[in-house]
Amino acid sequence: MVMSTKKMGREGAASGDTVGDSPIARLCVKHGLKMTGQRRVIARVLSEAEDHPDVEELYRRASELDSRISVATVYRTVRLLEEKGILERRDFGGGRARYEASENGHHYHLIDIDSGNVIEFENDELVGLLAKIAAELGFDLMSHRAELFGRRTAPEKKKDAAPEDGNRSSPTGRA
Amino acid sequence: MVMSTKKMGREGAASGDTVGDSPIARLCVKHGLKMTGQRRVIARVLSEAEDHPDVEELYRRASELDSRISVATVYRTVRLLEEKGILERRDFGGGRARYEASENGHHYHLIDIDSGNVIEFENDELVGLLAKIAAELGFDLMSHRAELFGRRTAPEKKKDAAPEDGNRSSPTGRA
DNA sequence: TTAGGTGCAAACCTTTTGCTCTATT
DNA sequence: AATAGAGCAAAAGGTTTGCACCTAA
Repeated sequence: MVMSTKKMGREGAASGDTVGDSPIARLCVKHGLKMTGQRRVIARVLSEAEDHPDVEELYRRASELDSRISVATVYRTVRLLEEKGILERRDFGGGRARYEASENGHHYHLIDIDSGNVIEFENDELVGLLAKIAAELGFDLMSHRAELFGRRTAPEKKKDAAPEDGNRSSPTGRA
Repeated sequence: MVMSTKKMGREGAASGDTVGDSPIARLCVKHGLKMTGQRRVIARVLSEAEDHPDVEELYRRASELDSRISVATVYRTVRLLEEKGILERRDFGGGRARYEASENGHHYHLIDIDSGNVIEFENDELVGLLAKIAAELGFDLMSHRAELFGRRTAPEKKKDAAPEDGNRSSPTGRA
């Protein structure tokens, strides 16, 4: 099985015309969205994200690039992009929705239910099995999704690894 | 009086003894939980549920059986049972968590992308593989979900299962 | 008896929204 | 100029919790 960290989104300039736009910003343009400065920044943050940031985290990252952005805008933008199919919303538990660019390629998620960490992986055997199952049911598999929720196996006593995300688990300790 | 893992719809006495308890109530006992009247009722509602009720709905159903139950208790109970692994929380979007007995057997969804029909299926091989994958990553698999999106293979015309729920599942729900 | 459960209502969190002002097209 | 977007803050749900009172074991 291949574990991946996730694709990089290299970036260009932050403002101005379309040439320097991030991949996601370009998608926005393609979808006919009005490109405000805020949207460009948020799009850039999303393009550069290698994890599954929640809104709060997106807001923090966006604010570093442009402090004139409000959370409400992040919420609105993220919602808009999801409707356009540019973003995908995920819920790994913890109460907040997390976002990921649709263009990030196919992979699966294993969520550590204690820490909230998300591990991405690919697995050909899984793909094969799912395709086989679909075939047995009379279907051609077009796409699929699988999410595993697990807890670290006992013996190993690794110290808390750095979260792959900026997201900590739920405020109430709930996974 | 040993019951199978399938659900049973009837209930006996509401007081102390275990004989009339619902399958889930018995699981609670097995887990060493103190069995209050409220918990018995909620357990029964859960055992009888064939859908994925949210807390509000559970509360409504439980209230019909015993009006002395509060929403807070439903929330607390449902959370407790989830931690015990007796219940599984699902999120089909829409903002509220929905619950389902773990004993209902893990099923997966295959969505016909042309018709929107949802076919449920079980597959032990898949469970095994997912558990194996989790193990390889150093985790014990606690729960998981998998959704397949497919298109009917040319000639075959299989009868498809009824949608399992009135709940529309969101593309990015969680398990 | 006593640790733990329950009700009620207030508190909490995340997400949405009304309104006014601003910026993109 | 017209229209969609942004900010701010208040509102809106869903879920949790403090506290005093009960209850199963």
